[in-house]
Parts: sequence; C-alpha cells; structure tokens
Amino acid sequence: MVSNVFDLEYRTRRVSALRTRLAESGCRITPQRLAILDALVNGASHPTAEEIYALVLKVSPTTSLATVYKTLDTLKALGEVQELELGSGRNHYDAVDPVAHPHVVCTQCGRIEDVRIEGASRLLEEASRASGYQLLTERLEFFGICHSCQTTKN
Amino acid sequence: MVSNVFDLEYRTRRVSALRTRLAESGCRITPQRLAILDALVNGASHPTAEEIYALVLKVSPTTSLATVYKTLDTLKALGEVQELELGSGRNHYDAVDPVAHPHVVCTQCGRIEDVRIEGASRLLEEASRASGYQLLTERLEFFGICHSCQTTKN
DNA sequence: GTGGGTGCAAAGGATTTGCACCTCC
DNA sequence: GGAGGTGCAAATCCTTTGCACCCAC
Repeated sequence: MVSNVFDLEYRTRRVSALRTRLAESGCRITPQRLAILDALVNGASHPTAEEIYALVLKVSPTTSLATVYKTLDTLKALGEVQELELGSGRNHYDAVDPVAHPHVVCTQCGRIEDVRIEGASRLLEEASRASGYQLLTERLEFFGICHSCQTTKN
Repeated sequence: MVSNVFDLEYRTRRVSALRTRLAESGCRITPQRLAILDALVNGASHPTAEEIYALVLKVSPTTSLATVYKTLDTLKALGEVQELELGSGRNHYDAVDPVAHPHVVCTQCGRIEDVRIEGASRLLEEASRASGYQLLTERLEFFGICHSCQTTKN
C-alpha cells in the first residue's frame, strides 16, 4: 500500500502536523478530516480524490466525495497539499511533501514517483531572470515508461 | 495579434509544413483545417480551443468547435501540436514549436510565454538516470507574475 | 448555541462522441 | 464513388456548488 520513500515515523509526524495546522487555522477537526489526512499520508502515494475517498470509506462509510474535495481545497489553500494536474483527466494530490518537486509519470500504468534532479532548484531563478517574471512556483514533470512496464511484455 | 517571437517568414513556412504533413499522412485538406492551421500559427501564441475557434469563425463561419477539437487531436497524434495543460480548466495549444520546451505562466493575467533555460535539455536524461524510467517527454512550467502585471496597480 | 462542516443531488464546463450528411481526392 | 470530414446535439466525467441538517468547539 505504501509506495513512497517516506518512512512510518515521518508519515506519523506528518499527519500530526497537518492536524495541528488545520486546528490552528481555525478549522474543526472532524472524523472525516482525520480519515482524509490518514489516507493522504499513509495510503498510496500521489492518490486521486477517488482513491482517497475509497480509503476514507473504509473508516468513515458515510463520508461523501464532496467532503473529500472540500478538504483538499482547504489543505491546498494552506499550502499543505500539492495538486498534480497531469492531463489524465483526474488530479493527483501530494500531502506528504507539499513543496513543488519533480515527478516522473509512467504513461503506461499511470504510476507517479518523485525524482531527484541535480540543479532543479536553480531552474526557478534562472527562468525568473530569463523571463522577467516574478516566479513563485513550478511544475517539473517527466513522462515515459517505468521500470516495471519496460520488463513486462504486452 | 502576434505575440510570439517567431517571425512572419517562419510562420508562413510552418503553415505550409503542417499542411504538407497532414496531406502526406493521408488526411484531407479542407477549408476548415486550413483555417485552423492559420489560427494556430498566426494567431495569438498558445491559444485555447475556444480562441482558435473564434479566429476560424471569421474565415469559415459555419465551422464547429467539435471540428476544432478533432483537428487538434489529429495534429497531436502527428506530434505537430503540443497540448499545454496548465490547470486553468482549459487547455492551450502550441503548433508553432511543437517540441516540449519550458513556459512561464502569469497567474494574474494568464499570459503564457516561452522561456529559454540554460541546461534544460539535460534534465530529461538526468531524470531518466535517477528514476530508471525510459523518459520520452517533459513539462517544465513556471508560475508567477509577468512584467506587465508587476507594474500595474490593482 | 452557533457557525463551520457534512452529505446529497444537481449544476458546471471543457472535451468527446454518435450519427446523418457532405465533400475532397 | 467512397472513405474521411463536418456539424449538431447529446453524453461524459471530474469537480464544484446550494442548501438543509448536524456536530465540534
């Protein structure tokens, strides 16, 4: 179920931090929101709203998909969730590491993984200088075939 | 109307090349398609489907939006148009330079511009090496405030 | 107690599709 | 002449919204 590189201790702390952040922002802590936070951090990495919803239902069966979207909106506004729009029709969400970072996407199986790129941090300021824009954030996404799909015959 | 850096001569040649490409791919050359090619290359840079449609209507008033989308699909399949999904709800299209390249996006006025970044070409192979993916294409997008919006008081 | 949160259902909006008619080659 | 393209309208699908009810603080 857990396919990201962040260990259990980190993820436990992350859920606490998100909970605290919500509370300190004047938001109420509801069972639905707790279930959503858990699904976001401890479920499969880069989940869709639908995938979060499926996990939440196991714990809180009357929760609605609309509530999932509303909570994601709240977390986005707090900067605690990054929304990944990869053109697949549905968006993915990253609350484990909400700071913009590069991703690789498998165009065959849809898998999404973080990728470390030397010098990626320099790109934003370089783009700022070259364009004259006051740049705040970025999206770095790479598309291709993952290792697993490379070795699997169709 | 023309806000990109590609000059008239280049754009005229580009329209010809697209027309030839369609013909050689077994596609028919219709007045609608010619109008769409012209709008894509000679209209404002990085247009939406709706913006292309508006330009096409001036020349070919009975054309439908569905035809615009279908032709864009055809050109995408040929690799002659790049689809930019910037999360604004509507997609933008680049047929002037269909090869993936970095863009800066103004979050205030929506302007999109090409930006040259030193060493951007190295990123794909670096991401390939770091991830083990067989990467084919990328998206490099930077978001912030354009020069014009910086100097304009709200 | 009360204002924010929830759940339902309906709306929204860009894009896609089905199909009868048309036209480019 | 016939396959491919067009135009209309309806369908799709993710996401958002309105509103009455509920519950965390």
